[in-house]
Amino acid sequence: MVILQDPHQNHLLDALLKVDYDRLFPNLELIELQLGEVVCESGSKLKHVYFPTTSIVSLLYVMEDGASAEIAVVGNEGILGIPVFMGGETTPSRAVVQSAGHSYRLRAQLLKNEFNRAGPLQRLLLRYTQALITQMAQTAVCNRHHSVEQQLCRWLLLSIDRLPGHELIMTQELIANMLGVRREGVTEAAGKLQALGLINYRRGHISVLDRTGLEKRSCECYQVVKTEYDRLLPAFHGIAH
Amino acid sequence: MVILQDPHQNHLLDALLKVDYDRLFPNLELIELQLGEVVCESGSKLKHVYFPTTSIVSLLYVMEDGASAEIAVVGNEGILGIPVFMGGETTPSRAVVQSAGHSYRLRAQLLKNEFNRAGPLQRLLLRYTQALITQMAQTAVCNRHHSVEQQLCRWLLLSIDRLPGHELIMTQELIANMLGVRREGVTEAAGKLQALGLINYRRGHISVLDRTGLEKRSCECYQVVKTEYDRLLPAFHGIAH
DNA sequence: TGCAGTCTGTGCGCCAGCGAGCATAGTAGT
DNA sequence: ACTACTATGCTCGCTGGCGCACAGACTGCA
Repeated sequence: MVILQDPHQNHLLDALLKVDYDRLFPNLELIELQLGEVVCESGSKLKHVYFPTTSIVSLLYVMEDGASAEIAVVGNEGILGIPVFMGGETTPSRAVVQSAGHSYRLRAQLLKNEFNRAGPLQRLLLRYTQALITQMAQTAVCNRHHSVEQQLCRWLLLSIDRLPGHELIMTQELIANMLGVRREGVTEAAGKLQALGLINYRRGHISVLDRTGLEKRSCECYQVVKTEYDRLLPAFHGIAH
Repeated sequence: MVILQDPHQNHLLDALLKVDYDRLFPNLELIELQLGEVVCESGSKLKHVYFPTTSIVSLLYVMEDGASAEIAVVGNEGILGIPVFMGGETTPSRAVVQSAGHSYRLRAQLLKNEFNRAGPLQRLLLRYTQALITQMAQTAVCNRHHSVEQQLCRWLLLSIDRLPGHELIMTQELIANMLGVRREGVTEAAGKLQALGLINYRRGHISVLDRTGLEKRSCECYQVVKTEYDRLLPAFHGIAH
């Protein structure tokens, strides 16, 4: 099956004014991201910023002892490469492809130039950054107070919100790495959700059957993040201002 | 004892170009912040942004059931009111005074105007924001993987880094609220640190005796955050560029 | 000086999640 | 169809942190 790719599948690109979009368009390069690919290593400079369309990229921090924890997730609603325009160039976290798919990319310097026009594009990127901040903050809260099962619900919801379908290609082992918990913990929680008929999974595939049920079973963190993304990044469709 | 107050005690104000500083100066208002004061409620719009000098403000998220968790901490190195210039105006978190003291403040609209000049001040604020993002990310990691004792070390270090002395006016109960753990957990961890001679405390007062010892006993999170603040916000002293 | 209020210390029992080890069941490749 | 591999399921015992309850100690105020 061939899925047509169009930069407008990325919500940020889609929200640009036509004049800004047209200027960027010739420089957008479509690429494919493989599951597990490290798009950006901790502390290293990005040559490009990425606008995912059908892929998801996780920002995670890997500790000295090898343990890891997800900080935030970026999909077709956002951009990977915040430090490029925030001025720091690098971050201590690593960007890993969590779900294979396509993404557009743009030379970092070009984005910097666009950002420095201090126009609608800058305002859009800053609002997106604030939404991302909320996601990180809520991750911190969730890590502190909520059960593995609740966190799994939140994580599944955030993921399918950023994908076209309702299915994830993802092993429990990888999910455990993202959440920073034991694989067995994920197995147990996923088993419970499956028994409840909320999800269905088989070896590396998870499909969400009952979104609403998952939301009910999740902690408030998902809703807080979702509400904030919707508030900060309504569907502009080329009318960013 | 009268401590002279000067906007330059706030590192961001201190880092401004003279011309920018002089324009802001007449609009800076010195205020006192009381321990426990809520500077900004979750979801409400800030009328001012704050540049703490001798106070510390915590950003924390309070859950529906009343439990809370600290997201980040702002002191004389930063500014409270990021959403003002990021464009979202509000956030889901609450800002609470963690350590009483002074702060300058500035009408939100004035800061917005300055930010929109797209000059050195804008770049400075964005770099600060990135540092804050790192702090939040590391809080998430720390919440996931580290013990109460390690987190207490990190928290103490972040706090005294933002204060002139080495003493904190702070009950264990409040610390527990910030960290989102039980008060008894803090009592136990603090007792251990005192036994090791790293800190000394009595009813509402904690003094750090051995900074280096605390750093050794802390998890890597403190160092990651500190390094990132130093990298992104070197001591500019009026030479922001 | 004494009392009220608040902070700190301690001792329970309890449970989620950890670590390690191993058994089974899918899946991909030849 | 067979094999090698990897993903998932299940079982131990262990421990860090939780919730609760209460005792002692300090401080501020009358």
